[in-house]
Amino acid sequence: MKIGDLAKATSTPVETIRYYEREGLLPAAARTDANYRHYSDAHTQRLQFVRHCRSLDMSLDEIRALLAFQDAPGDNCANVNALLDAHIGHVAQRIRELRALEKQLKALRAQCIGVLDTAHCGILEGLAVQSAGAPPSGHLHGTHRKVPARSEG
Amino acid sequence: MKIGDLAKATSTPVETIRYYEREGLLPAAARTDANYRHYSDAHTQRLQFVRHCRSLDMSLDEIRALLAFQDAPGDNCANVNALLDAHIGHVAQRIRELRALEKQLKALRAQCIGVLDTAHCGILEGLAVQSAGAPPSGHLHGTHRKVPARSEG
DNA sequence: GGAAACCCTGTAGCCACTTCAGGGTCAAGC
DNA sequence: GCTTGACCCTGAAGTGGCTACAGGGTTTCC
Repeated sequence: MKIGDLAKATSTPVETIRYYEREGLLPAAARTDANYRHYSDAHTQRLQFVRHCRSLDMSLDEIRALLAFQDAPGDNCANVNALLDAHIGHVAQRIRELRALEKQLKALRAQCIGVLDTAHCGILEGLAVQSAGAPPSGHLHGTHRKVPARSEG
Repeated sequence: MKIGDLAKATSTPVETIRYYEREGLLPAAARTDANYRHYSDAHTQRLQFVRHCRSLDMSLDEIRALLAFQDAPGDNCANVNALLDAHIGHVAQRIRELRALEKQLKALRAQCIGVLDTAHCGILEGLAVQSAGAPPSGHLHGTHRKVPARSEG
């Protein structure tokens, strides 16, 4: 199986497969005489695992950890549970943040009640004041994100 | 006002202020003889506007657009409404995605029912199969994200 | 045997910053 | 006057998870 075939089989861009190999998520493939990568079904299964994890928005680090658990079949799987629980926690946290955000945005949107020009637009006025309730603790990006260090409090 | 004072006044890291200047979100500051940036209250207000928008998870492009509306006070503010509506749409969409994700993750978590070792862990088994219902349309990152091009269907 | 489709490596770009290296400036204390 | 430390400057590189491109080599089909 060449890389293009694996790409089709797993609905993964070719570049992404090479990227996963560089990142150590897939073992280095065997090579043909022409230096083409050559894959087996084991690779396909591993890649499917990775892609499924990614579709669940896990970070590559989390996936690396799961793969390590998979490669140590005797181990207690409590670690797997813990990792998944933590990930579910991240997602739930993010949903809470986004719901609060949606509420704020809708309140802001309601400030513009059929006014006509930007000089008197309630939305722009609302944005000009300091955000009081907004948590300064890293403004909700991906499910995974380091909280950025803040220089001043 | 030096950059450190502005940083304190707006709870913004100094580096971020310089970054916003480079990105054109803040006008270039006046300079002292020693080449230090010197700020006025107008800068403080502009930066507060930007930070408030960022706390609402708007992209820098969206903020640039809002600033342009602000700088054209005679314009009809329908554009402001439209931008905000679009942003609310992004956030709502992301919440829907994350809720579906949370559901999937909880179902997966339920697969491990007190089993003992990773070789027979229902979670790892669940992750090994292809994700059927997972939307391949760019796996939910930030509120803003280009949908990545996919090579194969 | 020639063209299209595939493969390779390596590098740069995306976003909104953060961090670091390597310096210059300033205010206070001795 | 000289040192110490806090502040300021620029420019470049790093973050995550890819994507895209440049510039080549190989295979496959007609």
